[in-house]
Amino acid sequence: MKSDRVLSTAEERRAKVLTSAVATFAQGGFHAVTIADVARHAGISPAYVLKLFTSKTQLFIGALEECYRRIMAEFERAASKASDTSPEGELDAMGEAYADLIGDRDLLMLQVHAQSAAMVDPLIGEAVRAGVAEVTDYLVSRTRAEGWRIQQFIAVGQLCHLLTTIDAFGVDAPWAKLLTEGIRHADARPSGSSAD
Amino acid sequence: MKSDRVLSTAEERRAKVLTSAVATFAQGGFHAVTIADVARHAGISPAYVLKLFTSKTQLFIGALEECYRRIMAEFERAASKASDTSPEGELDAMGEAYADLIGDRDLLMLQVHAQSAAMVDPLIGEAVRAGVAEVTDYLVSRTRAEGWRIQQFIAVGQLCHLLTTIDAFGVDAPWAKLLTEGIRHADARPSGSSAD
DNA sequence: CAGATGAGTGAGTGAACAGCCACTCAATAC
DNA sequence: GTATTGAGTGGCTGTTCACTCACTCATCTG
Repeated sequence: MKSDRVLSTAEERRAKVLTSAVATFAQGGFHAVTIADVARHAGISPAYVLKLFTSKTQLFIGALEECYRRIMAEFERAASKASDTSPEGELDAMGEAYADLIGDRDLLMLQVHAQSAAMVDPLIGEAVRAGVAEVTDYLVSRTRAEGWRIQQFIAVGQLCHLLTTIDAFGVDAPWAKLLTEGIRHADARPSGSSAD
Repeated sequence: MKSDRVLSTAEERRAKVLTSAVATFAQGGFHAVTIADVARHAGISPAYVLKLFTSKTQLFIGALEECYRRIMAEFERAASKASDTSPEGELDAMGEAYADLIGDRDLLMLQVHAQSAAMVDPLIGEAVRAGVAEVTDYLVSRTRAEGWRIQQFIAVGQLCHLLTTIDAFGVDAPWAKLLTEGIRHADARPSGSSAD
């Protein structure tokens, strides 16, 4: 249908590579993943990935921005669908949405890796800061919840990252029960992630 | 004074290398730091570092364990010095102690890097899980605080990690003010860290 | 069709790194 | 003094990776 072209436009390729970069960097983080890994996932040559994104760092930052874009979109969707439109109600809806969103773990893992990389590369640090700022500003303006409530929302999100990282939800021990108590999370979906 | 030996014992060397590993891995994380970096910091050859710790992963795990050891020691010290011996009082004291402890950032940064590496290497994952379990169990048995209170304590700690990572304490913007509100932190000390 | 533009690549380069091994020499034991 | 143990290293190896460049071929324009 779409067309019988054999070559994609550069914009289509960029989008596809970004999707691949999110999935691939999520698995291994900035340093452990090679440009060749991302290229393989996207089905093109490493050389062309580098032509589209000038450097590995820029590629990673692109993936990170895509990650925040998806989170914001999901928040927006959840908030506009929330039955209870009080600040509490909308925050709850967003919490649920986030729990679902990170079910496939890619967005969560990418954020954790990014936090680590942010301390090594200032450009990545800047990108993480911008993402956190954007999300926080959005939560404030959309929910009108009090500051401490939003702070707590983010803090619980970070706790959720840690607990998922160490697979605490799957551990049957007092410490794990205590830390996961009341923290919603979606089980990792089988695996076959996003479009291919 | 100590001795006019020219060679150290292996145990002394292990301890010294561990200290170097904490400081060095904290700066760059698992993948960006080389065995040669740690060896240089410790003043010995890379080959000998590897003889003491069989692999880079084991060295990193050793550093991580040292990190949790220091945190626990500081918690213990703070709790036993707390004037208010209620659960709240002891938790507060430990919060203060933690804020001081991560003033030089090494322990915080190492934990963030470890969280990232934990998702790539199962052995490191196991070490992080053990550390979190140990700290949580200690907090429970020492403070006798309620579960949700300890959960919150850890969550705020994780938030603190994020905020330090992106240097939110040094940003003058509404989102940064909101997220850092009430979060104690010590400014990074000049630099000259631990014993040398 | 001719020429121009832009998608996409193969083959390479130079640097870096983990792990290994044969070796040296200090410290101790006898 | 001689033998043994154990601290500590230099140098190598095979591999991997980010990035470059000259090139091919598809697509579009006129």
